[in-house]
Amino acid sequence: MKTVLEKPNSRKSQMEKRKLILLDTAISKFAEGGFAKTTVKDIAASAGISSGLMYHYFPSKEKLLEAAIEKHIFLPQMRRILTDTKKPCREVLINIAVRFYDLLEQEKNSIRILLQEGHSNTKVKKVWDSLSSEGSAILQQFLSSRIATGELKTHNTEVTARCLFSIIFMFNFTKDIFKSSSLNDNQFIEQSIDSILNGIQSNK
Amino acid sequence: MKTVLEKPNSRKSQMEKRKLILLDTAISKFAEGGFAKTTVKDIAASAGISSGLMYHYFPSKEKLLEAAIEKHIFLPQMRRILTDTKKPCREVLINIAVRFYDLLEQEKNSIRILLQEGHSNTKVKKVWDSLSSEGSAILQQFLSSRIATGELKTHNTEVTARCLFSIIFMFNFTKDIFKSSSLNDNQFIEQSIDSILNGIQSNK
Amino acid sequence: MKTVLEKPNSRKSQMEKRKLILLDTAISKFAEGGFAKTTVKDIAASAGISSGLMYHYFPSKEKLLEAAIEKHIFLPQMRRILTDTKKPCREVLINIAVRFYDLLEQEKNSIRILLQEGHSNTKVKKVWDSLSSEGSAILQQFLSSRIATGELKTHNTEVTARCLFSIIFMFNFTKDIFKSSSLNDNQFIEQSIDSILNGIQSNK
Amino acid sequence: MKTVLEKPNSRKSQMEKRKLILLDTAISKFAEGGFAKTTVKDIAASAGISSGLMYHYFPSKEKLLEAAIEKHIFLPQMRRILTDTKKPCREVLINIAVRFYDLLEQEKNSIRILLQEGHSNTKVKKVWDSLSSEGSAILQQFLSSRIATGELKTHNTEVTARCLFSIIFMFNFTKDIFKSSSLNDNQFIEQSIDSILNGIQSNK
DNA sequence: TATGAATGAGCATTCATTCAT
DNA sequence: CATGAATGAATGCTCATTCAT
Repeated sequence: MKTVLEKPNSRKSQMEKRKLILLDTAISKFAEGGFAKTTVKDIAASAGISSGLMYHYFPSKEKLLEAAIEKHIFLPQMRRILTDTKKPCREVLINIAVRFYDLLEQEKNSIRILLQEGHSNTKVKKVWDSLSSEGSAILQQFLSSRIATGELKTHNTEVTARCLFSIIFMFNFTKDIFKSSSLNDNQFIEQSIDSILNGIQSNK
Repeated sequence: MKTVLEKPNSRKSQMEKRKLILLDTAISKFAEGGFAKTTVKDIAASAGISSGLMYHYFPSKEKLLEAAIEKHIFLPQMRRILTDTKKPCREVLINIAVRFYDLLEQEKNSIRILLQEGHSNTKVKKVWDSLSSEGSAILQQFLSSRIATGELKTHNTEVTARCLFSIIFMFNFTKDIFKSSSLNDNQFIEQSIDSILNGIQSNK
Repeated sequence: MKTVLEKPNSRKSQMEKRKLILLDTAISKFAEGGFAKTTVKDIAASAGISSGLMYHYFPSKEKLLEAAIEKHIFLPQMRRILTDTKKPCREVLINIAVRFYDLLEQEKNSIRILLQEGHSNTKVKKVWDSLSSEGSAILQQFLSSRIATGELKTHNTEVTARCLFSIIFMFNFTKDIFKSSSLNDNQFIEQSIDSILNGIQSNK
Repeated sequence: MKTVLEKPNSRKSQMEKRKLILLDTAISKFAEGGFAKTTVKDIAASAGISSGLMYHYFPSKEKLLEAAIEKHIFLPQMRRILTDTKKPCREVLINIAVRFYDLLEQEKNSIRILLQEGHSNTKVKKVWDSLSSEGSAILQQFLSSRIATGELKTHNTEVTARCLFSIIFMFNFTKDIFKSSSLNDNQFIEQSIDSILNGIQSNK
């Protein structure tokens, strides 16, 4: 009975499983060597399948890239980042920043592809655009709410949002360049937020 | 006679000229289509020479990329950005930011290559690293000097420097994504600097 | 009960039915795109079955071609063409010609395959050979009988038979090339027969 | 001196030579195994060059086929066939037929390709069409001239021309099928012509 | 120097065939 | 029987690199 009931599933489920593996493998392989230099054979081998099988799941190497990027689009996670709005502004911003940083860290490969292939591939570019816009939008929304509560000065939230997004994004992206820093990651994030919040100019 | 005497010179100068043309062509072609997708033939044709001749100047396509990136390394320009230290801090910072932004704009192609090939090519990565570090270092140096004059609070200049660098860099990099902004480029830069200088938190 | 009893029958009949469908589909698909360019998947899909199932009926794509050609061999029909031997020679010849022409028209796909694959596939070649020979033989036989009756001059019937066969075959094969002709198909056939019967030379 | 003068030629001439070899090799290989089954590698190897070099001369396998067919188009030769119009009709027709037959024999490979690929490739079809039309036209023209002189009866020359063309063409095409014939090639041709000229019907 | 013909390894993709389900 | 997932050899084509001229 069990087998009979499960049989129809097992093939499909293996296909689904393999598709996911393929998507993940593709992300990491493309990130590793770039889209053009990565061969279908290499991806397939790393995914544990034959090269021909890839074409059962995706019509081309390019579509595989697009599917992979779309699977690893982390918009939902990004939207989820902004939740507890009751805490003080600084705390919330740091929390957002840290979680955004972690997300970037986790999706490092996707980020790399976004940056590398965004100019050649329209769909990839769209994903990158939507991530940037959305990231900035989430922050703007939060900043506006805190202007309303009087916690923040009236200011151009778009500017601040993009600044914050840029700082966290670039911090993540360049952190192996600046490894000699005296601060750890969280300290850096906190101090960056404080810069934006308090400024660096003395009250002369 | 004349020709005999001039040949070595004219040859040399032609060689140098061609090398430079090749380097510039390479930068723009690589930026356009990515390193792997760009063919030697295409670069050579755009540079007005035969594909074989490239190999007289550079031992391989990869070395051409490296030479091209090294030629377009804009460290000297970046160093020149920080000159007039007599003006008020805000003015200087804005001036630095605007000039840095212009430099990025001008070297758009190099930037793109830096980002795209930085992970595959060691030399390219080094250039990217040195640019980031130096960019941040220049700013740090300036910030320190203004802490010394009392114009700025005592704070971690490394953090601020990286923040400023990130903001300008990302602003340049993502500006076609956020075209609907109500501010023009210079206004955005100014307000970003002001955020960092004055903060956004209200003095409750 | 019913189903149990009928299954063996219905299966067999379904098998036979499918085999026939497969054969017909194969003929038209192969004729359309050539043997090499036509895929098993395409044939199977057009026949309404899975690609794997083809291999239950035929051991390979090549054998399918051979079987298809053998099924569509129209020798029996060709033999049936020559029946009413009582009518006058001209009438009979025209009748033969028209019916042969119709047969060629009807088996257009087979003809095309015969011509296209006859050189690569031994069995296909054999079919083509047997059709030509038989076609010619049927005509020879008829011509001889009419020489015996005195209706025709004594002459080399092999030559005439092949001429007649060639004329009708090529007429059918090239008829879309010569569409601008002032004659319709039947008129052309009649006049061709008359050429052979009466000649074109004047009785100077 | 000689070498200096010839050097510029030698490269070009080798290219031209190779192009021609390629074209001839292609014709015979495509005729042998059909277009789809013949590999570029095979053609190149038979032509004594590397597979990649083919793409210096022709942009694709398909274009090679077309170029090959166009090179082997024998329209000029066909036109040259009809020259001596002073001799008696029968003599001229036999001469035309024999020479046409020889031409077909010589261009056997082209014919085969014309027949095999005429349905898949537009350019090939055009060549086939033009050959048939022209072949028939040449004959029509001659027949008309001999009707004018009174040597031939007034009749539809289009029909006769196509009949003659068909007979010779098919005779050449099917001659290995009918090898057991009691007649040799020339005898067959002569008797075919006589059938058309004199008819086979007895003057009852 | 300068050219571009020539090479051949390498790649994306296809497809006949097999076989687990 | 029937399916279609899976395989992998084979193919057209590209392109960095070499080298004769």
